[in-house]
Amino acid sequence: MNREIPKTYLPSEIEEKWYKFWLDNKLFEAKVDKEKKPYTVVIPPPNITGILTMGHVLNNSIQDAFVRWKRMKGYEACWVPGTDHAGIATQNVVEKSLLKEGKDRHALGREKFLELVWRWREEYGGAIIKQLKKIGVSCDWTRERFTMDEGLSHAVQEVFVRLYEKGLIYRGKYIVNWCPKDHTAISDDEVEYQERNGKLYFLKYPLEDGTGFITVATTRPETMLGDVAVAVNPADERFKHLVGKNLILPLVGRKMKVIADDYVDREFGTGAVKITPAHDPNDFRIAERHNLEKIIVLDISAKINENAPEKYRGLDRFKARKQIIEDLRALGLVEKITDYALSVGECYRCHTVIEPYLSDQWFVKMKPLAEPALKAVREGQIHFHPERWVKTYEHWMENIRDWCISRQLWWGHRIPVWYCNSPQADGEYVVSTEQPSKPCPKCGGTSYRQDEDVLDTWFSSWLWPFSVFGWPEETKDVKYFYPTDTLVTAPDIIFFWVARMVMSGLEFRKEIPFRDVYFTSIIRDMQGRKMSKSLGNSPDPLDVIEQYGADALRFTILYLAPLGQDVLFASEKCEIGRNFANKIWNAGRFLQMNREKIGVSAAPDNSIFDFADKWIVSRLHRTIRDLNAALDNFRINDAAKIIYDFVWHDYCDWYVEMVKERLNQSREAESFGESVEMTHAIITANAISIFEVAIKLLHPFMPFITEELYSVIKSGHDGESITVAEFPEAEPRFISDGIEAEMDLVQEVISSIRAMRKEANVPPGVLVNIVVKPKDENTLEILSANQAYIRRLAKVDTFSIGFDLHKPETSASNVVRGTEIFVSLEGLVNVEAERSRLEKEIARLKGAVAGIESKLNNEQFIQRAPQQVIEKEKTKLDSMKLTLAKLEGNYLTIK
RNA sequence: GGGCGAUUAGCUCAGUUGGUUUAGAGCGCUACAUUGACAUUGUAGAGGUCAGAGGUUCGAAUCCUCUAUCGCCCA
Repeated sequence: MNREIPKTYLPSEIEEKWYKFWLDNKLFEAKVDKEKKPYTVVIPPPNITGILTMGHVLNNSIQDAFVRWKRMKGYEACWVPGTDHAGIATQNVVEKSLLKEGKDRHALGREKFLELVWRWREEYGGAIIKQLKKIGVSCDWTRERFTMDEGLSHAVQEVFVRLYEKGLIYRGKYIVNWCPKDHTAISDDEVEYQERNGKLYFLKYPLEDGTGFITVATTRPETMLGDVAVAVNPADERFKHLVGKNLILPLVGRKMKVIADDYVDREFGTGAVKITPAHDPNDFRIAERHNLEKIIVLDISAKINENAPEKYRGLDRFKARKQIIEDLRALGLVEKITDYALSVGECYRCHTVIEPYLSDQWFVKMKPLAEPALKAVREGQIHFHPERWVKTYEHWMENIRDWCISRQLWWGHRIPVWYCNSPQADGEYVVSTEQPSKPCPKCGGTSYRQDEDVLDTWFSSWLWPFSVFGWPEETKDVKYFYPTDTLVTAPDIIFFWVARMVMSGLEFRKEIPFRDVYFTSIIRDMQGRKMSKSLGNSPDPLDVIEQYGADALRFTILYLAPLGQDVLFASEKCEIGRNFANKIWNAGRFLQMNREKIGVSAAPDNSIFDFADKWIVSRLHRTIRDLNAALDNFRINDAAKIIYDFVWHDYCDWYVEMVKERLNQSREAESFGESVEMTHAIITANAISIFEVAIKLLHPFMPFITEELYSVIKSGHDGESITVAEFPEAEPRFISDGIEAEMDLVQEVISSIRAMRKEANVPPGVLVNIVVKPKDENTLEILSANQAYIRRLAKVDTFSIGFDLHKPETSASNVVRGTEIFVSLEGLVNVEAERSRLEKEIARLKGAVAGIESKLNNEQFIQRAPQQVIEKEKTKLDSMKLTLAKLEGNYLTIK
């Protein structure tokens, strides 16, 4: 154990070694163990097309902190990793690479194309998994799942059939959000709305009888080719006489009626609305009510189709818009065009403007699923952190709409619906997880073809918390590990994923999928912009790890990310974590160097605890208590701050400095009747034992450096990994307010002397003489007992303390908690500086005294404030007055 | 249009149910220090009328109302 420890922490040498060690020793593998309580987390499966982002780093650092913490606490911690097949995204990626070779998927055929996608997945789909390992996540990699795995596919088929049989899945012609680029329907939630500057076009439709026109207003004039009516509000006096009359649709020549419907808003536009049932959801509903024809005038790429006049066929929707306005203008049918701000729906994947489009799709009835899911959150079976997301969840659940689950893609779970091929069957279909073996119920035919479409990717993700454990089989795993405990996810998928998992868990397992949901921050750049590829403002986590180390990145991001608040990040911020890692490293280095120097080995022994030991133990147990409480309450950045402050400010700044003093003298040895070496060895062993506890506390945040230090520093280390070391529990009997208050006094005295030295420009190397007039017996005792520490840490030569001592002739003075401290400055004092310092302090105190006096003179305050508060104020006033008097006295004697 | 959140030091943020002398931390800034754990450091310091206005209260950064600015979600 006498290897050289480098002066600076070098993460790259250590991280790879320990990750391999953990995996080799199967430390993250979870098994059903009835003796232990399970703690289960399922990873939000990243897309196989994705690469690691700062968002993933945050999300997974949080999960890892929880999982490691619980594992050390003795739970059977099970963290299931995996990836998502990401239908549209993956298909797009593969199609793009095909396009480079001048091919397209249609030429290739479905089967060949899917082979290609699987091959792509084998080759590139695991990239993000490899990257995740770099940050040290403690997932059980033997359980890694993919949403297209056989078992998970089986779960998806099973769920479709069950819901269908329950009457919760139906097929119908409806208006869906159509992406003209991806050639598929997407769900309502996959549409993103953008404010845009558009135009409102006022078009004149002539009446058949030639008596005039009705003017309609629209933002999408090209859809007029599919108009079948004009609607007005039945109560609108302006149009009453026109209802029931015929219009001639310009450019098309179609005869259509003026109808009356309550839906029409009299205030909007002209009060008359053109009705295009196949290309607008509201018009669709009106058409249903009035039995109107639904004419589709766009093809799947949003080009004008054969149902429109020949002139426009094949034109893209935006070109058609231009052409139609031009033609209408020529006919004198454009009344006016005004500027208009509208919100335009875009595809969340490719940002193409969505076209409302009439087509055959499969839907899930959501109302029956939503009700129990709403209840589970409302009644507190599931807790959200931060809680305010409950409102968003409730609002969505209460206004839930049916879920369009079919996608016109090839990559995904094929819809388990089989159509009879016989023409007599009239579209008859069978829903079944396997190719039907029975004859068609309608015509007796036995030849079937499967629905061409696949299911929305989220239709597999919503089963993730139980499908990863083998459901629909009633496996031991699903019984033991489900429900999971904590879900950590970004809030932007609360509807896509979180809400739907709650519904599926309750529907298929009759049990909530998780007890707590932790919604992470969104990582932004220093200007508060979202990280995005196009802005180039997203640091590559792997570069950051290389530069600062994985522990530094993890710690920094956890330290900076408060619950429910966005976090502004730049890679330089990782200096926080890097510097902290270096600090810990050097504390460990200090301990190890001393142990080697002393050369005698000793076990920790609390019988020779001195004041410093008792104090640090009290601080340690307070830290343990607060840290556990913070983690219990999902306040992970508080937890990071708590351990940071303990290690840096209590342990390193004060305790280590006090230990240095003890190792520098032999006083303790005499009083304990031990040899100096043995005493020093025990002091060091005690310091090490505190340090050991501290790095255990730190392990969930910084796994690599803590494992390394544990292996170096632990007394009698037997090769045990810190990942399964027992997590410290606070023992209240060690927490002593009294000891900590005494230490506060010592620290304040030391700081006060340092400040006075600095004020008087005493060079750091020069020792000063100190005279102390203590406030009372107790203070006298504490300061006398600890004068060795005061002398060392404040660079003091002679330290005199007593009630009847006097202020030295030339000196700086200060009052700390009623105790007067004089720094003798013979030949050193800067009179002016000392005078102005005291003046400032006196003025400050006078203000404070006046404030409290006016409070205490206020009759209302005396009458209404609690007695405790009044007493406190009185005590405060007395001690301030005392201090003030002493300062004023000293001020007068400045020379 | 509806909902949610934010606004505290130059910057990034704490401030846990209203009472810790006149609001804290980190970074940055200023001054000093470099042979014994650590300059990725130490010590000391400067810096804020808590977005604005009104209200509740003996007492408000904290609770209520309104206003302004910014961000997110939903229609």
